[in-house]
Amino acid sequence: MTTDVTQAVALLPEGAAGSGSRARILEAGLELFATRGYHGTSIRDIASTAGLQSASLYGHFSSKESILAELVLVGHEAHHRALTLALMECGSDPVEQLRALVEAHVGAHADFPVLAIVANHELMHLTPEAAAPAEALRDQSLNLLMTVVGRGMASGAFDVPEPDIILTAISTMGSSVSLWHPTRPDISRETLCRSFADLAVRMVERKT
Amino acid sequence: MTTDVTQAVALLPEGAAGSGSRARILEAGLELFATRGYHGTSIRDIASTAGLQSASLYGHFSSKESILAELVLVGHEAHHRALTLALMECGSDPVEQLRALVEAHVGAHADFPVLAIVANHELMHLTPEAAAPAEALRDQSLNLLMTVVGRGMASGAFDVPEPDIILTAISTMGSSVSLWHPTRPDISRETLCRSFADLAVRMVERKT
DNA sequence: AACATCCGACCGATCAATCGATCGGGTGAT
DNA sequence: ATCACCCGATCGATTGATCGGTCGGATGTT
Repeated sequence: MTTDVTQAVALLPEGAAGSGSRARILEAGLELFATRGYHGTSIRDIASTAGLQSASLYGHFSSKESILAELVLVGHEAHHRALTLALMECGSDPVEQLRALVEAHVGAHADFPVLAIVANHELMHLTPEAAAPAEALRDQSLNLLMTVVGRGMASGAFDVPEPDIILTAISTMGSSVSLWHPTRPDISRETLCRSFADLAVRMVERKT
Repeated sequence: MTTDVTQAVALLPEGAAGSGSRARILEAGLELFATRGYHGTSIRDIASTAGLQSASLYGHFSSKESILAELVLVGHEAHHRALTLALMECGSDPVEQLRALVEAHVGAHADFPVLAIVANHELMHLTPEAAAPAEALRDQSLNLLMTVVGRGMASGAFDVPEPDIILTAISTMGSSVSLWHPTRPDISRETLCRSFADLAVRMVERKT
């Protein structure tokens, strides 16, 4: 009888954790913050999950908050990288760009759902200074979507009476994937991304 | 110079809090749970906000968890009541029913945004037994939406390749209103509800 | 090859502070 | 006098964080 050492799904993007104990601390904090919340998780919980004593955490992180801050930042970085990459790989048509953005947005939440949960839900428990870098990335990502919608409106391809409502609708319905998709292994990543992209296009396209 | 005793917006639905100290405890817990989270809020925080000592809370509630449990239940009850009432006041056309459901869904999150935040985000910190009543109501509400979508598909008015994705998309983009709308006082409740209802219809209606 | 030195990683013990909850007693209105 | 309501004091447990000390493996000198 052997124990399965291989990880079912990678919790963190490749190369984001570091090596050894530091990576195990981040992964432990990630799972615990996602399930119990930041204030519901003690540093002893994180330490024991990572196979350490609580005192040893402070050789890798300066505080409990810095663990959360790094996770939140890593999550936002991976998300923003996926969006910009998707925009670069597609053409200049606003409809095509919207599909690319939504598919990347949904894909990021499907690939790293636990990280997305922490990045979205536990960000509020950081001090403003610690949250600032992630919030800046979030604003940039939203700006990408806003620009694409604006270009579609200018070209006449989109019909959007309330642009800000469209932005929140698209971004939040994509974020729901991190909570919902893990419960539905029967729906493939491709179907998921394509379906949400279809919905986004339906919401903005001008009816003929 | 006088202090404004009138409350800008009612935090809780009428008659849901009770009277006197009990109502103030619920309102204090509501605001604190929404901003700091359940585990980030102490009994003493709630007590001082409500103008009491921590020991006095236990004359009205048996535990800290029971305060959250009541808030979560009240929120889900108000939400479910709004949905069923909206369905009763409209006709039998699936499109009309979908509009009614979405407008009621969004309206509930716009009328009591703080309560919605607690009901949606802090539910996970309740024990399964304490969360069960609210979860049952949530399932019933989702069932209403699912039934309407199913009727629209059966009549041919809707074209929905992935019904479960539509359900999560509609419900979660409505829930985002509780976080987003309070920051936009320039958008009226009517515009908000109508805009989201438009989006929902656009997502499901069969293109001609 | 043998020895001394150093250093990063980790641990057990412990700190002051705060946690949720309980108790007996006080207060005021009826 | 009764009764609901509230308070100060306090309980044991747990919190985030710090301390000195231990260990094993590199490094460098001879």
